[in-house]
Amino acid sequence: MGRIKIGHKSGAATASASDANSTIKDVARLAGVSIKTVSRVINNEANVTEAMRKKVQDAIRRCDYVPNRSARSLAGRRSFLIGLFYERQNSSYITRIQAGVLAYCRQEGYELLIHPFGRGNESVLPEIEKVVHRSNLDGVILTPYFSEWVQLLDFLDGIKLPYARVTAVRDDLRSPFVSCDDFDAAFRMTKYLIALGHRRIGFIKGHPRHNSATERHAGYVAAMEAEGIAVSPDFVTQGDYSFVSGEAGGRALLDSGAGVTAIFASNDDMAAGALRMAHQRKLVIPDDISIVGFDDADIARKLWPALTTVRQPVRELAAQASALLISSLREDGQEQEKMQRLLPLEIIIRESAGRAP
Amino acid sequence: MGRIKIGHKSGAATASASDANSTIKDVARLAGVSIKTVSRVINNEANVTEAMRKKVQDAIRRCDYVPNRSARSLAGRRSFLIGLFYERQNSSYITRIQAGVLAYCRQEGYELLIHPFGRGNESVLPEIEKVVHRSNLDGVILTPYFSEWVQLLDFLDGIKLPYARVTAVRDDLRSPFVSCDDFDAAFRMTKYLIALGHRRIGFIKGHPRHNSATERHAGYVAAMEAEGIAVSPDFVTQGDYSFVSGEAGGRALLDSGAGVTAIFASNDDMAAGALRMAHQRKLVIPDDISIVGFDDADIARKLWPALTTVRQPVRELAAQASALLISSLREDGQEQEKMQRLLPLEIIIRESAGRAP
DNA sequence: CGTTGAATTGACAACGGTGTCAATCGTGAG
DNA sequence: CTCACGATTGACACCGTTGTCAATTCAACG
Repeated sequence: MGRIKIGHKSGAATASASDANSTIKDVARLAGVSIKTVSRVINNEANVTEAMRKKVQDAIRRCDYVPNRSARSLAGRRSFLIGLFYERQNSSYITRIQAGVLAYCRQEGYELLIHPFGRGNESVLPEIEKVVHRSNLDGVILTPYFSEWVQLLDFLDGIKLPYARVTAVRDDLRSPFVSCDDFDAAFRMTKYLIALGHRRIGFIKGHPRHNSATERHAGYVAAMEAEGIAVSPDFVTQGDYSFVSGEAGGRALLDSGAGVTAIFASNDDMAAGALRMAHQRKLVIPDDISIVGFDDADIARKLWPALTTVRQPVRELAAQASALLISSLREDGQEQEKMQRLLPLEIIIRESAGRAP
Repeated sequence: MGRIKIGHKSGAATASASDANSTIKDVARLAGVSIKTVSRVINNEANVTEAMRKKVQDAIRRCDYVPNRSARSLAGRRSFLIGLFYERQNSSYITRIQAGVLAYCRQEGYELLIHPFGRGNESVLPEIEKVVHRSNLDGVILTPYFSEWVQLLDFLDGIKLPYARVTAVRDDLRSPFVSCDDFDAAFRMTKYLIALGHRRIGFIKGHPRHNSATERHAGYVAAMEAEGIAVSPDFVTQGDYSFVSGEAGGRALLDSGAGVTAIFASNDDMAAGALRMAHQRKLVIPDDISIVGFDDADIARKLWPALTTVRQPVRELAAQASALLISSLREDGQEQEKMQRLLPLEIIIRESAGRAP
């Protein structure tokens, strides 16, 4: 098992060593050099003449040679494995993150090990320690909430395991991260609602542990204040990014008597929950009430009415985080380039927000 | 990188070899045996006295020893890597599949490499070949459509790469698979609609390449016929399991003049699309029209009204497929137990289906 | 043309396990 | 009590690569 032969058409009729699962020795023999030289070429090391490099690369191609990861990892200090740690949750988000990471990693010769962890539960730290101990990862990619969990970051720093983060924070420079300006997007979204004539705008906060929750809320508050609208305590409820918390938040807002004409949920799942509550109360959206979300998850387009929301470039975020991680793996302590990136957020106008009644 | 030390509290105050990243040699020394014996214990081989086994296991525990996967894989013939091949699509389904596979694999000492492939595109076969060639997998798990793609199965059989499938087919015994009786569930769901008084029941078919599409459709037809209801061609439209195809199917059914009072979509995404179309036409669901789906995807609960659907035990399906795969990896050609499993499907009654108007 | 030092290349020992096969142990038969 | 034989254990080569360090080559210089 695991030993694979793949059919292969060799153009030339000459006897060729190219069959399957060739090793570095085959390549060396074919190129007439030592295996160490082949190794140098594979690893793109300096001090190899251009002629030699070409000759070896040619042999590699002719053999259809792929270095054995186990052997490399055993002999070298690298495992070529990177881990993706995330909370078991929103599948749309995670699928996109995975896609972004995979696209970049595979192309760079790294394999990805996904590691979903139970939600919330502070007991996941020892679990993570165990995983890290067992898996021999070269580095990891962290998504919220893990990317903002100081204890975890400390742990990773402690064992000197490189990591890159996807996060909503902008001020922590301890390690590479990719981010979006959630504050600004929430600010703009709120302005948009205000421009539609809404004054009494409800807000459902995200999970308090997530930086994004804080940022988005702050953006909402800032926009309200910028327009001189007082944010009544009745306007904001605490959610946790889950659908059911969106239902609860929506119910609270709808029944509070605050008379909100719009609800800004901190993510699409909660917006879906609020939407459901509005429907249950026979409200017409957006005529009676506007509801907007954040993330542009898959569900946003599938709801009725389709959600006006903020598009997060999730896949790109993950790809960039992978890029940062892998480049920091390569530089290995050299002077590293900027290790933060900021990606733009875009407001997507669909059907769920309209003029205030 | 990748070299990790984990803090560890040793109970006894005696000098102990237990620190971090111990190797088989450390264990052997501590237990006072040869490394080969330790290897035997790790691999659960026969011909080791119980006393010896206990002694070694104790040493392993005291060292906090974890075998190095690269070394094992280099020396042995196994890589301890299994691949999961799937079409890039429905994230809810995939996330659950991953969870099921991970839960089983990790516990059995295997790591999972996920491999999403572009949808449809027949050119993925060479892509898959490349992946298999590079990744040195011990086995793979296939989900639809891959699990039903004869060319791919032939390829895997050809290179003798073990695989297990999650599929809706029941008659192909070429290799291990886990399945559900989609026909029966569709039959029951249709009966349920009929029992609610519906006669003119529309049906949106799934992607023709998927066996599940055929099975579900056949179940629908059988139930209609069993009740003596003619299936007018106007009742059924072709979809492809995507949301937009559900919209199109819903539109066709709603506007055809066939006067359907219920729509049975072959999956939840398409049901969501049909639901959206119904909303757009200001129909009240389920008063004016009933809409049901299949799968019990995440979205089913989040829609308004929540979808009556068929629950697929996706996670369990994947876990069982992993179990079959790993056990076939172990037996390595021995007399293997039954290599097929059938899991039950359950109708989940929510809000989107009601009595015929 | 010999010398020097840097650039290039190669020989060989790891890396941490498993496979093979020989050595040792224990037990019942003779 | 000795011997044969199966069960148990160990010694050692080897898996395919990288790291180390020595050998060789090359170019420029005196």
